Amino acid sequence: MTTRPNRPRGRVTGSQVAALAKVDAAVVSKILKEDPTLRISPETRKRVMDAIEELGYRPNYAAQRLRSSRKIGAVGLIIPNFSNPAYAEIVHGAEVASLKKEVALFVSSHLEFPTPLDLVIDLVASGRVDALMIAGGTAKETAEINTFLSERDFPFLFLNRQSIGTRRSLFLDDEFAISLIVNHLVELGHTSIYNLAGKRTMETGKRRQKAFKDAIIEAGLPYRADLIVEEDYTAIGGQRGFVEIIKRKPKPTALVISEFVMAVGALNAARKAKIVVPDELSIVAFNNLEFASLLNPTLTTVGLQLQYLGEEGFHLLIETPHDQEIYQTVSKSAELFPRESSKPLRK
Amino acid sequence: MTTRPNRPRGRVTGSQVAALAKVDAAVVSKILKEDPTLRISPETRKRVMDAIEELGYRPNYAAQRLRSSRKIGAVGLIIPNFSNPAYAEIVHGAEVASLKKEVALFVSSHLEFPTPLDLVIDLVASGRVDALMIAGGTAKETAEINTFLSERDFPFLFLNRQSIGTRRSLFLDDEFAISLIVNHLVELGHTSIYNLAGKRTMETGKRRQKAFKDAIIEAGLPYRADLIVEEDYTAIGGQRGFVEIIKRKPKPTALVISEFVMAVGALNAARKAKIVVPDELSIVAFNNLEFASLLNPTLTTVGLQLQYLGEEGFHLLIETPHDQEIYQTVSKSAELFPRESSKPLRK
DNA sequence: TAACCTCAGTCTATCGATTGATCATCAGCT
DNA sequence: AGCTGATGATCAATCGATAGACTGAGGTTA
Repeated sequence: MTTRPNRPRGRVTGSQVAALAKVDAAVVSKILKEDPTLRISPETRKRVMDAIEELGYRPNYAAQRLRSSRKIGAVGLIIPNFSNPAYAEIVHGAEVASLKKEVALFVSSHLEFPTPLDLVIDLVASGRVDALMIAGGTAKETAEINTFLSERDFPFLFLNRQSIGTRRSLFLDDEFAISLIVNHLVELGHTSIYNLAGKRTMETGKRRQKAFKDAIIEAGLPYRADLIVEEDYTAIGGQRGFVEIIKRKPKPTALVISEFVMAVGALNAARKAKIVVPDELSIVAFNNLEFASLLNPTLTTVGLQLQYLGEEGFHLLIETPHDQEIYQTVSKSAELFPRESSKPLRK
Repeated sequence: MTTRPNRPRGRVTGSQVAALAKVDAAVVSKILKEDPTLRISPETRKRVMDAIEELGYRPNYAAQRLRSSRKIGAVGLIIPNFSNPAYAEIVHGAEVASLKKEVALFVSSHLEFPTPLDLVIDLVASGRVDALMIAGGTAKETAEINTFLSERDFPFLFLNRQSIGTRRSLFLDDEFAISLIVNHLVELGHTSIYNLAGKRTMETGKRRQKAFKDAIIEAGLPYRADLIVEEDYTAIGGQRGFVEIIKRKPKPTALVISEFVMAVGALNAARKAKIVVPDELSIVAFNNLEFASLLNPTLTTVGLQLQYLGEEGFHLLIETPHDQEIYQTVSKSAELFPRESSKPLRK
């Protein structure tokens, strides 16, 4: 339980605190800001602190931001939607960081906007946030946002976007993740490995497709373009892609699925098609979310540090000068979580 | 694509617009606010509108809120976490409403706070939001928040909370939802129906338990307290509860599960226990989320209007005077979605 | 004793938008 | 001509916090 303040009528302002402590309002502000230029006696400081406590005073957020807009007081986090559990992880990481840094976090999905850029414009122009993290969106949308924000020197950071001409991005090691998956399947004896991938219009779609190709070649397997079927990062996309991919020859014995929700859709489609996973087909998917171990069969996944992406991204965004480059990989690495959906190829 | 503003250097202020249009800054504000007391010539109005357009002006959010704090400019939505897909639905509904009303929505989880009340205090005292919607939390936590907010006349609305002494709540018809489930199972011939429920410390846990009891009695079946096992609203809770409930005598042939994620956990536990759903046991769960139709087996659910709860709640909160009671059910009703997990009892 | 320094705060302007009050002009009326 | 009223704006104060300049009292030094 928190200290019950002395039931202040309306809002409590700094002046009210100042009046109670018999000092100037500026003193209150400077004490809270730990202003090094402030010279003050211990007794006065205590009077002020007591008054703050008694009235339950917190600086008004709007006034604070209006006055000192040079510092970052609020960070916006843009995601495509709230229903994909992968974004929930990122949001959680960002929340953790925002509390540590005492900087407000404003999470918003662009689901209801014509394009993500419209949301960006809204947030930036209204001054609601002074820095932005952007997750998801197509490569084209992302590039537009990059141009818009770069042009006006607005601090921003893309989460898991590369090669869209931006110098501000924190990304995951998708390449390593894919190689973990492919190696796992190769070790299980699979040679007919297909990839149910995201579309090339998505930056991650493209990147993971390339990583898949590289990993296949690296493993000494023959690569053909038709090893890849690309679809939306949705359950429906996963279902459609699955139906398509099992028609391919030679028959796939293992599937790399580049996104989690897609994998859930694919598992469902497998059941409808009466294909037994993993007996007839092994499946390994991206993102080790809680659901992975609850599905039937449980899903082998590669765990990326999504929460850490949100958390580290937040820190980087606030601490790096806005004209400085940020283009790096999350410091924590991917890891494979073998479960029922993948098993040795039976000869 | 949105109109590309004329690359304004820093922030664009109302005075800059006013200067360009050769009017007073007050005019700009009044035009945008559609102030009825403003008398203005069509030409001037056009000059101002053009200037706004050209500079890409949006009123500064902080300044706006600082000045006119009597109106609601930002609504906070508090949820326990972002990872439960049920909350994603609520958030989405609230987002839709917030855009319609042009009122900012500030979504925050209390996951990183000692108690939900601490988050409430933070948001309220800092003036970051001028109204609050609160979803989730235990009955005790909710009651504390109710007291805190009521004491200081702060506008708020609980989502799906009853009987905690609050006069401000919008809720779902959980009773009807439970009766739909029980009737469905009874029609399928089940008589040994158990309830894997939420804990009584949760207001919904208690309410749905009572609704289950009423529905059982209504159906003419004998009610006993041990028909109910209560657990956390989590996958782990679902797993634990399932293990417990299948030990009960007489053997359950059907299970009502009071929360979605719990049901996912229960399905998983059923598989581990080698109990075939629905052949040996029918399962029906709360909340018709997208995942329900993707699980194996697909899950029969009762769909509550979660998105609508968020949307209608938002409207009610902004439009109802803060001293007026709001205590009503969402206007849209629940609906049953029969899927594989429930089937007729084989005699 | 005058000049100077330190301490402990105070004073004041400012961030940008809003709002109620005020003002200048001109037409119409008597 | 003098007054009224409408029209089309402008003015000035304000919201709350903050940053930097400034001040008054008391002590120290040359």
